Amino acid sequence: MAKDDSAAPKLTINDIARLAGVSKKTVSRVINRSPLLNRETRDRVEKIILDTGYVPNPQARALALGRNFLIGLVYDNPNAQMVLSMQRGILEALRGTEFELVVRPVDRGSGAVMDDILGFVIRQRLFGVIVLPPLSESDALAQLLDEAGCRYVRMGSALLDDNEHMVASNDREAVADAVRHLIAQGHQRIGLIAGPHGFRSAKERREGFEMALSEAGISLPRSFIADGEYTFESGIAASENLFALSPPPTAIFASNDEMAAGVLYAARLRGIDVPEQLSIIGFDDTPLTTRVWPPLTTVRWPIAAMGRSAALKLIGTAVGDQGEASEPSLFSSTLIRRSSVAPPPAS
Amino acid sequence: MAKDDSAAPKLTINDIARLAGVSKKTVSRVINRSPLLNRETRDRVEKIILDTGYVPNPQARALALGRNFLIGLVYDNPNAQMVLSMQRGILEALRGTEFELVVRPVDRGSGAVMDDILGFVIRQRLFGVIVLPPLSESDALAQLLDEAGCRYVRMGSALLDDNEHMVASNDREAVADAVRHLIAQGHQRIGLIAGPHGFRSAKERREGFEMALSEAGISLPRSFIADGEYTFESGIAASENLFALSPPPTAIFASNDEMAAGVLYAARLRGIDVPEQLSIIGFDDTPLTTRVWPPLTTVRWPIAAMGRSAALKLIGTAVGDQGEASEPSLFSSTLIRRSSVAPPPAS
DNA sequence: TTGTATGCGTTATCAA
DNA sequence: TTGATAACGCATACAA
Repeated sequence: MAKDDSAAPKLTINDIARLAGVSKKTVSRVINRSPLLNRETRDRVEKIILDTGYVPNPQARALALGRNFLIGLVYDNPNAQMVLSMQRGILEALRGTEFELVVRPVDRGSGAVMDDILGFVIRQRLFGVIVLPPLSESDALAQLLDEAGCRYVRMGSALLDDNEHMVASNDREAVADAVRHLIAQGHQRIGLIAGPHGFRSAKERREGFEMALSEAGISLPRSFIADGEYTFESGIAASENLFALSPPPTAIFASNDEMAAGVLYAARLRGIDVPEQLSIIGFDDTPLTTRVWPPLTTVRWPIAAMGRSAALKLIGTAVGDQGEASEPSLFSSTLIRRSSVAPPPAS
Repeated sequence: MAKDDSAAPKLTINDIARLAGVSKKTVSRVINRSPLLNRETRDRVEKIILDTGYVPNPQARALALGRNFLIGLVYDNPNAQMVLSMQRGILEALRGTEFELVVRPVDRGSGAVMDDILGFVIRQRLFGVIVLPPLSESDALAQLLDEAGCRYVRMGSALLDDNEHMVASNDREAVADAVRHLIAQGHQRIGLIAGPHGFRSAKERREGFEMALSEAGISLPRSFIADGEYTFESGIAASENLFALSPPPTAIFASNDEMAAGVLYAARLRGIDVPEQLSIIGFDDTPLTTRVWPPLTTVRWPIAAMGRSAALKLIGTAVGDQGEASEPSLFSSTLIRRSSVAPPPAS
């Protein structure tokens, strides 16, 4: 069966040309879908290609074209689940194409990030890169990429680039919805655990929070907003600050699930019942939300679908699908209601 | 500064040759560390290379060598944390080298897995691949890879290949240790939630469990072993079976953390206090273990370190470090004691 | 519509 | 120890 090609598909374009009785160039045209080709010739060559199982050598193509068929995924993100879901979505879009995915985690703090990334895309002659937040928020990086002649698509929490360069979720509106849900349940004293400064997502989510409150005519002191770092531990620490308020909030929106889990943990340490005495909503819909007790209400954003969209935008031009135009840029999130939200205590 | 090379490092080997006043081949020899080279010539060329910031074109090298400088990571694994930690470890080893990592999740159930993987490594002329469990347990795949002339390193729960092709953790011993810990606390009725059939890790862990029991002279009915699928839900289901025993176990070893979290969840539903009435130990030391309440005692295996080792084994031959020989093959795990284990209830 | 000659940047062969 | 020249497999002018 796979005996022949397992050892080595030493078939080259020359072999096909000879077998088909045409020149290399004609075969090359078939491969690259050149429009000016005799229907009959094309069919004949395609049949040979199919029969022999010939696959063009990617390295040779890369050299001749001056460009590789590799998509780079650049990120500096602590959230494993997010990164892997993104990879999954991208790979779904790449499946069946000649493209492969090369991963590149970088160190945001290192100072040489830009040079690192740039060296990477230039050396490898990448077809394009997908950049994950928060790295994607850097306009400087986008400009550098552009100057280097490297296609790119940025993932983010807001539209901060052209349609063809951006895939975004609408965090602000999603959070506003979540907080409205809390308000609808009767909550008035709602705390926020914000994400770290410098993260666009943190800003968007915070604004969504404030938007919902002001809509409802609720005005809260600044102390109801606690700083977090998107980590479990910071969620615990921020909770302590919120619990110390008097009266304390009856509900907390944490800007991501890790911190929401921290709130839950802190509440348990304090003997606060969730959701009876305290409601909690997180963001991301990680698996964690269903593992803890009670299962957390959270906001789900379509990570894999966004990854797929980003990849399609990137390779769309190649496939000739005019993909960039048709691929959606703004994805909306949904509130996933589980068991961590209830009306506030009567008190 | 990086102004020159940011746009395009159009420098080729010819430029360097001209600048150094030598032939292309000589430059090539310098790049490839050929031993037969005049010391003085080499130094001169190396200086030029450094000054100009010249980097050889990977595509051209790949074409000429008939081999790419890409390492493939092949897996079909539900555990995001594991996969990403592995990626991290591998990339650590690859940092600073000319190698890049290409990821390839596959569908174990699809039937065409082997062809998919083989096509992948052959088409891309991969330097080598790292295979994650449970795919790595397939001797057939290893043989196919070998026949295709593709280097490979398998990750696993036991040594099932030569030293140069295998990086393993010692799951059996690790689990035995965990169960001994339970026994030392006074537990006699200990339940096991096993992993799915066909997983070598499941088998190893089960054997470790049985080993510890028999050492202690404990003999339990078959019903104390429940089948699991390495998923949270299967952990819940298996727990129900164990809880239904009379008398039920006072401790449960779950073959991974996801299932251990399931046990915790099921216990809560039943109103069983952990660890007062039931002790739990998991396996993997995922972040989840510290997010739930109480934090889970578990077995930690050095995923990233093993990934690093695997990568070094692979590229060791290239770097001339004779790495395969020096890189360790068997890694040992450690029991991480948290709060889900206590002596059994007095009753 | 198809073929010929040439280039892409590197390594390998073999002679000097 | 070095260098001229031919691969490597494909794509792009430019002809035919």
